[in-house]
Amino acid sequence: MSASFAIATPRPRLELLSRAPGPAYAEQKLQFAADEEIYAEGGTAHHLYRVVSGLVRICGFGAEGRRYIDRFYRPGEVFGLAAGAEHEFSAEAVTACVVVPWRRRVLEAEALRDGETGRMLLATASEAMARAQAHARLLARASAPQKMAHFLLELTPPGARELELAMARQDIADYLGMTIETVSRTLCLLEREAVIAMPVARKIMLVSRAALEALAG
Amino acid sequence: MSASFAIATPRPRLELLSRAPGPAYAEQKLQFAADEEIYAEGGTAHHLYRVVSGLVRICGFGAEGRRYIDRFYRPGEVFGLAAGAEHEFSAEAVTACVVVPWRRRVLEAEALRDGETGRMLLATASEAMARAQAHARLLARASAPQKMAHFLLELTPPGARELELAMARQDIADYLGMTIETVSRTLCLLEREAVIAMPVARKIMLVSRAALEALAG
DNA sequence: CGAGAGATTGACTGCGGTCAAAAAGCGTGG
DNA sequence: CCACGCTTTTTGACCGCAGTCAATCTCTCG
Repeated sequence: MSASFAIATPRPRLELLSRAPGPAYAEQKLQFAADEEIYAEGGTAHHLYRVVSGLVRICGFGAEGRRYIDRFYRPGEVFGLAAGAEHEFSAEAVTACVVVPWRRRVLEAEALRDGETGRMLLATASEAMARAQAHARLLARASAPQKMAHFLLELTPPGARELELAMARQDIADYLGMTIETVSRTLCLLEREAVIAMPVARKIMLVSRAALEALAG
Repeated sequence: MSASFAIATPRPRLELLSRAPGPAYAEQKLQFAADEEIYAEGGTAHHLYRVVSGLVRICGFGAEGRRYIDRFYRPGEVFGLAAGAEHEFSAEAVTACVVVPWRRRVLEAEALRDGETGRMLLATASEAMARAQAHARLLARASAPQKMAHFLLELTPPGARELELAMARQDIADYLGMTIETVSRTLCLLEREAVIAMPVARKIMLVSRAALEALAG
């Protein structure tokens, strides 16, 4: 949508990366503007990525234009792992962000020799599996308020009392399998019940974490 | 999609299990009767299992008695992988079944030395991740007929025209995030529209696979 | 300060859930 | 083999949550 950003932001140059041999692969950083695509659904899964800064969404697009967001990745997390040769989902920058790519083939070759690399890959895959399972369970069984409570708790570090939402209502809706209207209504409901407060749309204060946790079950 | 990970299946090294301390698990087969528990939600994840025969369901139980089924495992598939120390879900026999257990610690220790074992574990985890993601996407966005179409196609090998359902309506409902009533209604709807035929409740004939695929999207 | 995207609110609809009852299997024992 | 009883599945009537369509409001940014 924002074509204006494309001028200001240097295009990510993956081809540089593929020529980078040896350990140098890990030092390359790629920048993306908000809403820019990192990789596409159906594209060959050449790389894994670690988020350095910003927020990334993993998403797929349905026939009738409906979008589904599988997960958000925050700084420090690793995304891009695929079961087959191709990505089942796209990756996009939610906000401007910086990521470090690794070549999949290099990692996998390394894993065959070095147990620690394999261990890291397995841990990444297992965590992604567990997350996806928990997400599916939520989508299958939870009501709108329950989904929202889960979502807010997922984003709030333990102890924190407030929360900046980096993503739009539409992102939240597509992540929770609802519509923007229901997202909005549910947030307002939680505010009316004094579970949260919203000084502005993108800022959430957890008035009662206990109530949220009770809701989430 | 299920058969694509041949890496996980061919001759997983049983001999390393005979070197395991304690009871020799190598050739050990475990039998379970229908509805028997294989392992429990919250229990320590000591083993992985390969299904030899029968059908296994991975499921969790909600506060209000609602059950959620994450996935079914059929002969040849490997289940029981956990991200943390404990299982997030229970495993139960849907029908009478036979499984072969491996010790997790032995496998993981082996993976540190032997790249092939690590590769197998990674393939298993990646496939489970992709499946869970696809499941979540379905639950988030699909209507009841779409879910049912997906489910039937998932269970039907390419080319097959008929299908024995090993699981009850309740299992299908808990897998697709619906109720038994809606499962029943949806199947009857598909039958009325001549997409499938049901001579008896547990036997499905795919009258028009094309129509099913169109529905599934 | 104005324009446009993003968010909220309202009215209405419809899909799937709930409650209830009937029908169809299915195994067991007389 | 049939009768019986229990479980599973189907069917029906009704309801409510979340989706849809549409209008309004509120930020943000230029």
